[in-house]
Amino acid sequence: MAKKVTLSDVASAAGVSIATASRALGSAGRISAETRQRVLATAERLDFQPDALAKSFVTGKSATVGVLAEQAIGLYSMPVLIGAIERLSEHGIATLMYDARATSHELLAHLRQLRARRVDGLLIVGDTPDLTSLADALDFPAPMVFADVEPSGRNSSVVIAPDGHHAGLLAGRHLIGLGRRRIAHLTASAAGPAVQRRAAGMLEALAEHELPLVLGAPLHGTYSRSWGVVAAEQLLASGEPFDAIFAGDDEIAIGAYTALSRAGLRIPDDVAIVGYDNQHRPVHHDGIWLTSIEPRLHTVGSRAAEALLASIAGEQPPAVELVPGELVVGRSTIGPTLGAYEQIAP
Amino acid sequence: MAKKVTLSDVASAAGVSIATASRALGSAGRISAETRQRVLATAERLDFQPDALAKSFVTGKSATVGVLAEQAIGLYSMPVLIGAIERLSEHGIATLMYDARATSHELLAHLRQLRARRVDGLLIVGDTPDLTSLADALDFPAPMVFADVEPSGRNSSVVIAPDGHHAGLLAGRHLIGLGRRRIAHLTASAAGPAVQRRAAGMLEALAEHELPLVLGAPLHGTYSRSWGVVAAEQLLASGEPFDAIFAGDDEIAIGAYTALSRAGLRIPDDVAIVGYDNQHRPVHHDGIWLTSIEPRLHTVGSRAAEALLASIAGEQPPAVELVPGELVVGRSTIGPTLGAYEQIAP
DNA sequence: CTGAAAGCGCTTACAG
DNA sequence: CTGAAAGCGCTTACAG
Repeated sequence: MAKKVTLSDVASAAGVSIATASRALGSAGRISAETRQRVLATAERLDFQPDALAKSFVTGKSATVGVLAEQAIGLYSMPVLIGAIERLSEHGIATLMYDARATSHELLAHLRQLRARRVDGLLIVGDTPDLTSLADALDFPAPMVFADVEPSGRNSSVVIAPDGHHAGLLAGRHLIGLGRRRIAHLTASAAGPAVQRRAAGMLEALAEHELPLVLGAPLHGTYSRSWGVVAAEQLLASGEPFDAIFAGDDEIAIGAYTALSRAGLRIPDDVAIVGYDNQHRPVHHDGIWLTSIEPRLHTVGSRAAEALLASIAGEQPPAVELVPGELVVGRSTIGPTLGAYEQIAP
Repeated sequence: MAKKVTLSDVASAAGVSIATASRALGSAGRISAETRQRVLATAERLDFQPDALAKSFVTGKSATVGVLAEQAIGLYSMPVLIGAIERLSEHGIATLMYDARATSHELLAHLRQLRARRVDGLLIVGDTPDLTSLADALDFPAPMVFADVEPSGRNSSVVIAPDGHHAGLLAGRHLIGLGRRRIAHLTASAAGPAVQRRAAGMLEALAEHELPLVLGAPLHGTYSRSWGVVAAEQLLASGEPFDAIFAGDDEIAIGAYTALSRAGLRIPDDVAIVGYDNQHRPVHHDGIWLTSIEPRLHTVGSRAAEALLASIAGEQPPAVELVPGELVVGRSTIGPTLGAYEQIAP
């Protein structure tokens, strides 16, 4: 392999000092147009590639952003990551990624690595408490942005997250607009800020029409199909009449659908269902099956990248940015009826 | 923020030379156990973090691997990436990622960046011809591994890919084992090596029982639901009897299902269907809907990472490694019947 | 505008 | 086993 061509090669070939060559190639410093031109041409001719490592070393800036993604590096974090990487790439910033599906100990090691590599910023994706608290503890020497985390208040860093309140509002207004008046909310643990925000949004929509939530409060469980089944059964057993369900995610929605179908109810004729996540997007060979809220995680990622870039540039982005989702209307709220004679393919 | 503690701080605090301190912390060079101990303790006490940038600069090794993932950075590449990143992280190697959803020009820029950052190796995920040819053209100065690319022969680099031939064999044997004798193959363009390999595998399975492929050859189209519909209609129109379909991917399978159902055929009673991809895994609330081949892309990723690590270590990994997939059996081949009275949720 | 020089923090022959 | 010194490739005050 050919010997690497270095800045000093370019300088001597162009007949200038290495300092001048550096100035010609860089942006800083006064330099005559003629000299710059000559150096540039020489660099081109020699196919000079500045050594990024040396440059980073001397400037202390690595043009690199670190990313820690929680173990859900799979389904939920991925769109966020992709959105962020795309945006960062556009700005010539590389993304240094570690798997954060890790013990606290490994996590700490990764954070130290990231610090040692002098990343210009840190993007933390996902809601792992370990991640947030560790990062705090380490007082990371570069701007940090948290993505896909519901703001908890205790955190002073910049947070970009889906707007749960808006999602609840969208779901509520959609159902009410369709004439539904008795809406129940089956969701995950009340401990989650995202859960609370969506519930609050729904309550606001109901309040706009002076409607109560069926049962007076959400039913809290887990994000799972089985909880959806159980919750719907509890709802049926309560004897309370209802004509719509807002589910905390699509899994819960599908579980609820199953339980209601078994009980002989028709969807959406008897009960309309709205999910959250839009995980099951392309599921029906003949139209969208489940009405859901698309959280636009890709946008969450790109907005997070922008916030991080701004922080790195010394600006002060807003502490919290909530990305509104989008209602995706499917047959579970507007029909035709699901189940029965319908042939539904995944 | 506290001034950064450097190796020379540690050295003077421990009362040794900076060279000795370096040896104590590193692995190379003779050093007395007692001195090493003292330096180590001092480093610990001062919370010394070696500057990774400086270290990389002087050694020329960055402990970083570059990743270029094609625009399908979404669905198909992602499991591969995750598998690779996990494995690399275990070895303390960070992953430098660029979005390769890019013009040839941008791609080239990314490759130059990666080279300038002196990555220790390069992992290329996806089947973009641009990627492979560009990487060749650049004669990248570090080991390269291609993942999720069907080996084309012309490429001398290391390739890790799903074993398409094995997939065809699995599908064929499964269907034949269920008593099916008249199998058709609806798939994508014959130009794709992956397509060819799966077809060859199916033909081998058929040959084991001296069975012909229905129509004598696969029907070639695109990876899409709509092609699945069209292809199945062509198959029906041909008048050839058939009792099973092997689809080039799950989308084609779903399209075929739709067309056959419309024609009044029952699945799997009249026609069994096997897909490929296992993209629709969790689709049925009551069992797996579609029999498919899981390509185990996560394993493709981790094996690719291992091959890259081996190359970096100077070993010579095998030029091609094919990862066998797994048959996932669902109701589209073993029943009970899909469609009709069944309630199928996404 | 240009050049000589110092320095970024570490590693590694080379002498002692 | 340990230390003084050179050097990795670049940037940036500091003088001219």
